[in-house]
Amino acid sequence: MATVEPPPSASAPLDGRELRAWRGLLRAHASLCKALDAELEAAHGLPLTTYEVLMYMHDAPSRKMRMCDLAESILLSRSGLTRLIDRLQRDGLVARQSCDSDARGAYAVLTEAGVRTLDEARATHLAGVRRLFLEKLTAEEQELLGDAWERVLPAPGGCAGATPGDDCC
Amino acid sequence: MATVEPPPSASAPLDGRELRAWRGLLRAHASLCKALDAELEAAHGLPLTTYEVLMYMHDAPSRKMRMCDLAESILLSRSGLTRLIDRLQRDGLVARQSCDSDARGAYAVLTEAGVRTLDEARATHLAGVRRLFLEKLTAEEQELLGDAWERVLPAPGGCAGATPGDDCC
DNA sequence: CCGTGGTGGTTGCACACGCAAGGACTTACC
DNA sequence: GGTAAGTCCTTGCGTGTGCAACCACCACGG
Repeated sequence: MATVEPPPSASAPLDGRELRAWRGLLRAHASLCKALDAELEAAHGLPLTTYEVLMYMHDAPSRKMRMCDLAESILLSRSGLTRLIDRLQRDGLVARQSCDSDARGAYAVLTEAGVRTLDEARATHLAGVRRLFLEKLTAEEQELLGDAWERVLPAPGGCAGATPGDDCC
Repeated sequence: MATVEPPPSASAPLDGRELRAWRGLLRAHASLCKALDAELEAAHGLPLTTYEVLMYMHDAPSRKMRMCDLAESILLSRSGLTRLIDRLQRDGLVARQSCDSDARGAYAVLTEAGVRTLDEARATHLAGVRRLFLEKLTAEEQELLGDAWERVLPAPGGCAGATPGDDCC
């Protein structure tokens, strides 16, 4: 006999609906990241994390960002970001720039090569995100997902009680 | 000098709705995994990956699974699983068992200590998943999410029922 | 002026992971 | 039966990451 539905017994405290929502999130995220990372790596030799960094820098004024803000944006530890920027600097995609208003601080600034690399990679990445994720969803579903994430996320920056004035750090 | 502004063409940047859906997924996943992993580690000294392995084994017949199936279930490479099972075996939570029907294969089987540890950890983990994720969503949203994941995921397990034109495997 | 506490970034270390290669075994095909 | 190809698991190596310790610096108070 074919068990069409596993009985929600003691061994499965999460019912089918909850399980599909939760485990699906895990699997979808893993699957998407793996595929997008592979695509980006194959086409431009760029890991996904690197792309994220370059993109945030690109969207920032003067194409530069403070190390701590960058780390927070891409959800990486400070040390992790230090190493990542090390690699990108070695590859000539970013440069370090000291901060005149705070001598402790440092900026990571996108170089011309970094801008060019990002422009190329962006097409690949956006196409991948659309093809593998967004196109599978209706506009309403995307909207609903966005709402859901905002409820799930504690505070999009770690700053507790962040005001609508967004950037609080 | 080239125009630095990329015109919104074929590789148009994601609009607000798409961005919220996509970036929200990344951030929500990271946030949830981080929090749940920390909870589990603090309460039972168990990383999230370990919990997943134990749970899949627990739900399997005879509390044991083939290494390759286990690796596939938790989205880990075979080598990664070998190391993970090494650690779990060292800690006494699982044991290795040779497979009589295929001498190449090996089972990972949950020990009594593993079952007990899992039972304790399960409460923590399920509470965390509900508190941080499921409770933020309505039943309809959970249902919709489950549907969405199934569309996003390429082929959860096998390629049976693939429609013509679908890239099968 | 000099401490004291807090912050920003880097470094030492350990760890988890993937890839590629290897060994043991099975299956398919001559 | 015997060889070739494929599968399953493990091992060597390189890499990316976080934590904790560290130094340099800011801000504030004696």
